[in-house]
Amino acid sequence: MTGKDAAPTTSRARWVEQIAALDAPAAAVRKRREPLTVSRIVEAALAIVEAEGFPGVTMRRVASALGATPGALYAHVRDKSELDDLMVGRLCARVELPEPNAAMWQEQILDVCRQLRDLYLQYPGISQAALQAAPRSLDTLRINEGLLAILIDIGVTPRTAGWATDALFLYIAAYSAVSLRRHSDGDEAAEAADREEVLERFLMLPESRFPNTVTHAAELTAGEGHDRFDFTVTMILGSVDPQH
Amino acid sequence: MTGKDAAPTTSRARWVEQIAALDAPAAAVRKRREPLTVSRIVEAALAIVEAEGFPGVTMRRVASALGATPGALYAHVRDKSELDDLMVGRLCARVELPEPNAAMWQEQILDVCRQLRDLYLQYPGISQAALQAAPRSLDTLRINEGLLAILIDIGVTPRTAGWATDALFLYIAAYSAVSLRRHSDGDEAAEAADREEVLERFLMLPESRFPNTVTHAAELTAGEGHDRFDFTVTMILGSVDPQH
DNA sequence: GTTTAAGAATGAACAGTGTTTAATTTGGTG
DNA sequence: CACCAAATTAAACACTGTTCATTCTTAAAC
Repeated sequence: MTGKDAAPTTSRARWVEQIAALDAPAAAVRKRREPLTVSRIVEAALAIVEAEGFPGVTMRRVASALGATPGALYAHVRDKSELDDLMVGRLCARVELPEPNAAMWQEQILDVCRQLRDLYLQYPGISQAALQAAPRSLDTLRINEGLLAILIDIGVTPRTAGWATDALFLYIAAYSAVSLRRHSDGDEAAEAADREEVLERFLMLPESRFPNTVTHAAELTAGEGHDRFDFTVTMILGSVDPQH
Repeated sequence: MTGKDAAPTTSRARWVEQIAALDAPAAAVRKRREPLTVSRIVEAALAIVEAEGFPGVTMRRVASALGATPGALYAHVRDKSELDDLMVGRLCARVELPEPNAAMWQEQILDVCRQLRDLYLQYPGISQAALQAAPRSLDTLRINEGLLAILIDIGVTPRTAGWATDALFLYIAAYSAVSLRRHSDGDEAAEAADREEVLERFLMLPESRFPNTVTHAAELTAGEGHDRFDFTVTMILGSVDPQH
């Protein structure tokens, strides 16, 4: 890191800094000049989450990614927790909401849930922030409104619709939180190996205490990819269907 | 703190220590003499969670509660994360599992879920550790086995049963994670005030963008206590029922 | 009873974290 | 150009988890 030197007081020091900046063409010079804004901070933080996971996003890390100082961030963001909320909000803003179509309401909701899940998994660990974030930011409320529109459109009572969307949000966040350790990225081989590992551990259990876990170990560890996810979401939707 | 003195080397020093210990009857003497064991560490940590919440449980805090040094804990516990896992395990060990009774299987499962939820809420923030904990410790597996027994007993296919228990676990943890900020303890007035606050915020939304959220604000924010919780759990159970 | 060996606890440090504050630099305006 | 207000810095503070050489304790062996 060349930016660690003290600020130049003489023109000679600035000269040295300019020479050192030749190695980092756009990083130091450009970014140093562009003003530090909340939008850039959130983007930098999200980039770190995507690359190194949520625990890797620290104020110092974000600041250095912007060629700035940790303290400078506090002029645009009150807290680390506020930064977390902003990140979750920006992510939720990316979710595309459909125009309610009663004929394919289940597919529509499942699609929205999958979008959110994929975003959470693309930014590993961010779902943890989503759980701790303010109950309802404007961006999460936007998704909630979109889901409500679909459900109310097919005749679900408002209260049931609200509770259902609540359950969906919670499940998606929790699923993404525990699912990030199983297969860090779309590595299918690692996922299979992990499932094998769990299966072996299940079979090692004493059958006296864990009869069902042992005898049904194969079925319990079955389910590739996001089958489990689709199952649960579909299950929730099925029990909300006013047709039945 | 009297227990901060160095250990006595002469009998006279011990004499002085005993006199000083008269003021702190059981705290200094007993705890200093009793060997530091993993069980006592976990208990002390859980006591802190109950009193100050999960973020308050730090290695130094746990050590000082035991009259010991932070480093001493690492002779019995590998990590902070291992301590977290142990805490969750000890909590899960408290859940009482029923003998499967097909006639009242829904009540039985709902009861187990409520036990877990109440434990998570009694120890605020611990559900966060439950989500990050190892996918399946022996104690959580025990609960899983108990739920599986009930479901398989009534004829649910093993795979469906496994996925359902998975969904239940995730939902319970997520529900407890976000529910701790609403009403820190059983304060009913605070809960009502909080719901009022959310309702007002909903009504402030622009109706053009949030039509359903605004028009149904009352129903959406309705639901006292754990009605929402019971609704979701019952919903999951209903869609798993082999009768339908 | 003394000595010794093993284990546990200590104290101090290290590398991090979020956050604050006085001092400095900066950019836009009169 | 001078000035002022806002943004940025550098440096600290109070924490966090974790390690390690040293000290102490305890219990067994001689």
